[in-house]
Amino acid sequence: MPTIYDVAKLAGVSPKTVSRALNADAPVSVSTLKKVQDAIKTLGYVPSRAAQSMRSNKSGLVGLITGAISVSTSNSQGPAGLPDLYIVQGIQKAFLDSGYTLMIADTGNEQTRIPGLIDTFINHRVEGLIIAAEFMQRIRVPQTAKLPPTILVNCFDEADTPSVIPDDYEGEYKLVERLINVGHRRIAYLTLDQSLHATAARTLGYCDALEAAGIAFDPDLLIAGEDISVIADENQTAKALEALLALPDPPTVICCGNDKLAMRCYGMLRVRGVKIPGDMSIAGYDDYRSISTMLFPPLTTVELPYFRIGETAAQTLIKKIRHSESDLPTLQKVSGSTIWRSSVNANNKNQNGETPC
Amino acid sequence: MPTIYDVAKLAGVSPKTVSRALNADAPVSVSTLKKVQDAIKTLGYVPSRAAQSMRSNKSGLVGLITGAISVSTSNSQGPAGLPDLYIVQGIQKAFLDSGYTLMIADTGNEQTRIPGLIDTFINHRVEGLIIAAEFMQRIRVPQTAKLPPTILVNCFDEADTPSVIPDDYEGEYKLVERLINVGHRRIAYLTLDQSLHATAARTLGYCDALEAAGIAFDPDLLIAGEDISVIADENQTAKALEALLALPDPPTVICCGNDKLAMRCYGMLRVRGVKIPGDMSIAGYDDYRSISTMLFPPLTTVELPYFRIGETAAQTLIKKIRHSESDLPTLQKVSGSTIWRSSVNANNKNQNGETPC
DNA sequence: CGATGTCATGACACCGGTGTCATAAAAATA
DNA sequence: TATTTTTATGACACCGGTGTCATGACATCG
Repeated sequence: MPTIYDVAKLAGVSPKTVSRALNADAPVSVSTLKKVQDAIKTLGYVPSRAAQSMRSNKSGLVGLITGAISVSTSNSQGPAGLPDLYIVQGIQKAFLDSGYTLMIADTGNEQTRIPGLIDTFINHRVEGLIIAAEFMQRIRVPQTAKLPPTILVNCFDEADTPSVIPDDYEGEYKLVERLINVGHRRIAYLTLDQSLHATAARTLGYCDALEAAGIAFDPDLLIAGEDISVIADENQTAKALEALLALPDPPTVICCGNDKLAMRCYGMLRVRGVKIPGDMSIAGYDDYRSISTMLFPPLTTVELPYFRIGETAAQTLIKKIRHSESDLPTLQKVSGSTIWRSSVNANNKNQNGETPC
Repeated sequence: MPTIYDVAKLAGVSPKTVSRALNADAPVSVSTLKKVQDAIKTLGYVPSRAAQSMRSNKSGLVGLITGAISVSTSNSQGPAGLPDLYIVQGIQKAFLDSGYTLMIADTGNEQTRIPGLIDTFINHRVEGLIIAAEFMQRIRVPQTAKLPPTILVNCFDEADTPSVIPDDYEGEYKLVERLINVGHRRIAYLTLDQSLHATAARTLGYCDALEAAGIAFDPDLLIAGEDISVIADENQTAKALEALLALPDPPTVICCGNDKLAMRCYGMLRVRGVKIPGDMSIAGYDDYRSISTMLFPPLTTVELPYFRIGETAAQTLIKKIRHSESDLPTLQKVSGSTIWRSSVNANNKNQNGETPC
């Protein structure tokens, strides 16, 4: 591999002049410039990042730790779709013309590997670090060595490391607001597991949207999921649906904790002869497209803006690296749009203002 | 960031001794070793890869160029599943404990970005390069500068760059062989587009398997796809099916160019009242799980062994880097298993040896 | 015309490790 | 005990860039 000395010798100038010609950080005469450029072309010279990195103490690297690439292996039972990958895509997009090179390290779904991966990154002197989780959760960033500027994606920690997460509160709020706008008054909510952070935020959004519209909260319509795996307990879902349908004043729409749960409701309602959206409207959460667009009727849901979350995180990190002001926002929330499809009946509008019963 | 000199000073030894303690490439007394280890721990010292890289001329990096991460964006119409990602997973697995760090660069589905990405990799002095394509195709590796050892995955070029591809011939051969074993004699093949490299190989496998079993090739049973996008031309598929069903001696099984095509056949046959596998057996190719396992009945198909392809390529490349013998196999074919599910009727067996008609 | 300033370039040290060689101390051998 | 061998360690240069400073050739100005 040719070095800057080889180029200098061939061009008949000093190495430093070649450096100047490359970086344009000092005037170089046109004739010299040409000689240098020719020599570079002839030799196929590419500067060594390692050498630059040593002198400047800047590696030009940013590290990303994720499980998105390997997640599908462990997950191959459920419908594929890998929305986590959108985070990686968003991050990549933000880094495309940033001048930084993104190093992706996959955890292979083993959290224990994270410290080792961080060490490798520090070894390579990454200038920034992104840690992306598969789902909204609290994590613990190892405090081993001094970390470079770090940002968490789709997760957060106790140490107030800057992080970017979806705005679950606003997502559910806007969805319910819109359901109300098209005439729904009896709005049920079938939540995910209570231990999930997203559940609390979304439930609050649901309640606040009701309150803002002056609709009294009815505890019968809020059914809290108990098991962390939505798949695990079909009976729970069945029981919840039975309870809702048996109410003297049943809901006109059921909001589900996520699209998977909505998909199950489709099946269970169909078995019971309940038509969607004729007899019952359904809404989901996540816009997990291989579900939401494939179901019939297509599912009204709330987008989980993973791409923009990744993009936002990366942009924030780049800003932080460039101007190392330490005043990064601790928590950035990115809100996803309501994706309106035909699983929600909008014909309740004529009764506007009055509860159907 | 502390350096080896800081460690040396704190431990009261020379930098070189610290180096020896770290690399264990020369004897170090126990007492010194302990002092050094303590100092390293105190300072949180991590050696700089850049410096090591400069001295040794080894970066410890391997570059991967792929479109698998961004492919889902462009592809979000069809059912997700992203089998290309399995290639990346296989590669990652092979590199896990190799001592090399994998740098992943995504093309964002723009082939024009490849030369730039390669430059970045050379800039970082990657010791090896993997180029993975989204589907089996011929590509052209840019011959700009001198490339490090390179291996192509799921593609090949004219310059005989070593490559690893799926064994399409064997895959289809084994499938047809097994169909014959369970009693099928009238075996139709609905191919993908003729311009796809895989099509030719699979068609040959189909023909050879028939011949090996002494079954005469019937041109009426081989229907060649014409359009590169299987999705694009539904009419073509419909016409093909009609033609097959109208034959005086119709097939007992239809092999489809891939699982997507098989999925469409399911729908079209259902509309026509043809039961699978009762009236007609169906086989696919790819084992695109979000189709093959979700269809009813689940689809018999041929696995596209992307994971093992990635793994094989990575292992081959590592071997090549370690012992730089230049005698790498130009073309390695990895064969995928037949995945036997219930879309194929196996009850024709009793007529064994005799064509049903 | 001499003094000052600008421009283009080169010499040299330095970034942080490690290979090479030298050397003092300890151990093994004669 | 003298000599050789082994062991543990340090001095120093080098990898390939670039920041700093110096220098020579011109151009500008009073």
